[in-house]
Amino acid sequence: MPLKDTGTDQLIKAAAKRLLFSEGKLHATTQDIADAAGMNRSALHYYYRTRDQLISQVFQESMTVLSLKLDQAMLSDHPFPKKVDELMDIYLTEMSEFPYEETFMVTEMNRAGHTLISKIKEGPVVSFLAEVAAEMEAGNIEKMNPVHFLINLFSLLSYPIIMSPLYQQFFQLSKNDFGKILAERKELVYRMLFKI
Amino acid sequence: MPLKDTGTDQLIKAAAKRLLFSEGKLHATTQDIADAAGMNRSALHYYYRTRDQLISQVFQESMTVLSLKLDQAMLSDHPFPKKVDELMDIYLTEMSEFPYEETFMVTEMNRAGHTLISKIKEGPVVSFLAEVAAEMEAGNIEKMNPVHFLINLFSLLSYPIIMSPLYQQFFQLSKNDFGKILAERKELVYRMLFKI
DNA sequence: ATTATAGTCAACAATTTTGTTTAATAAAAA
DNA sequence: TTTTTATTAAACAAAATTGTTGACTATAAT
Repeated sequence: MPLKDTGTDQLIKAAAKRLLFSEGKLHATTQDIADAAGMNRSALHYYYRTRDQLISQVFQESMTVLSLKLDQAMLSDHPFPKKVDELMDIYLTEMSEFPYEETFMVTEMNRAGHTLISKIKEGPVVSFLAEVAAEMEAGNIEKMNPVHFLINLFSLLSYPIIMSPLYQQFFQLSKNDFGKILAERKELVYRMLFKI
Repeated sequence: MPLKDTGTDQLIKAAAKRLLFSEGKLHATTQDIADAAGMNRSALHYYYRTRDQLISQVFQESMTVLSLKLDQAMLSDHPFPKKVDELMDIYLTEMSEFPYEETFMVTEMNRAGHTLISKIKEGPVVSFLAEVAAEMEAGNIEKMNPVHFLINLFSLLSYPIIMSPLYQQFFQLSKNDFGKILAERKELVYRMLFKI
């Protein structure tokens, strides 16, 4: 609502996004967010009347930006393997910076109902799935419901990042060592996906 | 602490577990839990002085029970493929009933620090990883750091269940149709893991 | 029968979190 | 210069959440 754009509201959103999506502090209060943004709590309310408004703003924008990037990759005119490679890069970049983005979305849906993401439209996913199906026909990927291909892709990349704190303990690895494992995964996942 | 065991505290823990782990209401209040357990909020405090005590009790017990089951599967003297099959069954059963168990653990760690799970000891994981390595040597699995084998297993099974609300929207599938997709995955994942 | 224990309930107090308001400041616009 | 606008700060009110207490019931043990 402010007439001059001084970027303060962007700062607030960035702080909220960092707390919620990067640090996984899903219980962050308005005070926490204000602190993280280095300002008074009333500044938050100046820009967003309520906490929920701020949250859902962050939610919506992140959603839009990410799905735009993914759409772009899916629609590019590169050959299929290159396209998958791009998709993985985009997704990995996002997940590395904001590991808890998806977790937040799901838990938020469980809290506030599915209204928040109702505006997702399939868009390029359908045409991409058709491409996947074609690759399967051509014998480059094992035949299955093409949806599985995308689910596998996202699962193999995302889950280990999300669960990283848990798995470091489980495997008794240092943060550093587990980081090395994660770094190996892009190559490994790519090979898995195209194995016949 | 009660001398007679009338099962009331079990009831409370079960309600909490259902809310947190099954329904993904990670923000559940003591009131929410009391309601779900069909009793007064003070009954909670009768058994657990504070909310945190209840939560960490639920946390610990779930953790112990699950890792016990997994350990058992990993230590069984079945041949390797059968062993993996059991592991998948156990894991799938748990995740189907409590999809948000792992999510909760991670977010709880981000909130309260890693103290909660510090008592995990590697136990049978190490010997199982050695078995995986042996299978790789024998040429039954593609060679890689054996840790990846387990990460892949858990990722491919767990992630789609956790993200189910999100992916139903993303793929524009009904709850029912997405359920069918999920049901196909055990077979599919098994094949992926052993593909050379 | 008396006593200890399990369990429930309602009321209360303390704390946290949220949202509002009002006043003050500073800078840009008219 | 006057006026608007962005921004901050402090204080306040309202709500939500948590934790405590004491009274009350029922049951099993002594």
